[in-house]
Amino acid sequence: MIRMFKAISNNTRFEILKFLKTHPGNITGDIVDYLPIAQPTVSQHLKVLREAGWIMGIIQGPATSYCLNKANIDWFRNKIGDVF
Amino acid sequence: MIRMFKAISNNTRFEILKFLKTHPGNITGDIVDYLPIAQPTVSQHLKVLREAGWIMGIIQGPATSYCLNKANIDWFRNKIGDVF
DNA sequence: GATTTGTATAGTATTATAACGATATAGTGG
DNA sequence: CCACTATATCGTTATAATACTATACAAATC
Repeated sequence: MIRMFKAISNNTRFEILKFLKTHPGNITGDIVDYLPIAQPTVSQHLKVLREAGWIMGIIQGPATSYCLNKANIDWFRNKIGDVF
Repeated sequence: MIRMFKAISNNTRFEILKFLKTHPGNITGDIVDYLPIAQPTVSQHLKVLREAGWIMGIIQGPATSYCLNKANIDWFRNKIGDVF
């Protein structure tokens, strides 16, 4: 719970999440092109989002395709409802 | 939005928020008694929660009584619905 | 008006985050 | 197998967050 909050409380990661919502299945390189930061930094943010359960990465050849982790996000939404 | 996420993504502040939900109107000292950390640290966390819009502090004599900022929390809940 | 009570702020040390360049890894095509 | 493409990881650095002690402030009480 806290981990998901922490992951999303960074502006860049929030942008990535919104981008993936409208561009499901896009690969790391697409996100790098979209954002004004370096590739390793994007990769690091994707790792944080993955480990927090916001997104899932599917390795397709040399690339990795990302999409929202809907199951976890639903769980999160319910948990929020409990607290607030 | 991001500011509210950041404020709540700290475990201590999350605990304070849950405590105030069940103990509305409690003063700083009550929260200090509830938590295992020093009074200035609690005061600092309360400030962050206040400035992020999670809570409101009402000065009553020498004490400050805190409760949830329901208007802002409702706004936040709606915003979350837009994003996810 | 001096003291006590309840909070808030200042200053500081420690730890965590976020960015980068350099480099490693893994798959694809020639 | 060599080179190329796409990502991930390493090592470093600058900034931000979190805790503390000491201290200031503000209201109530004696």
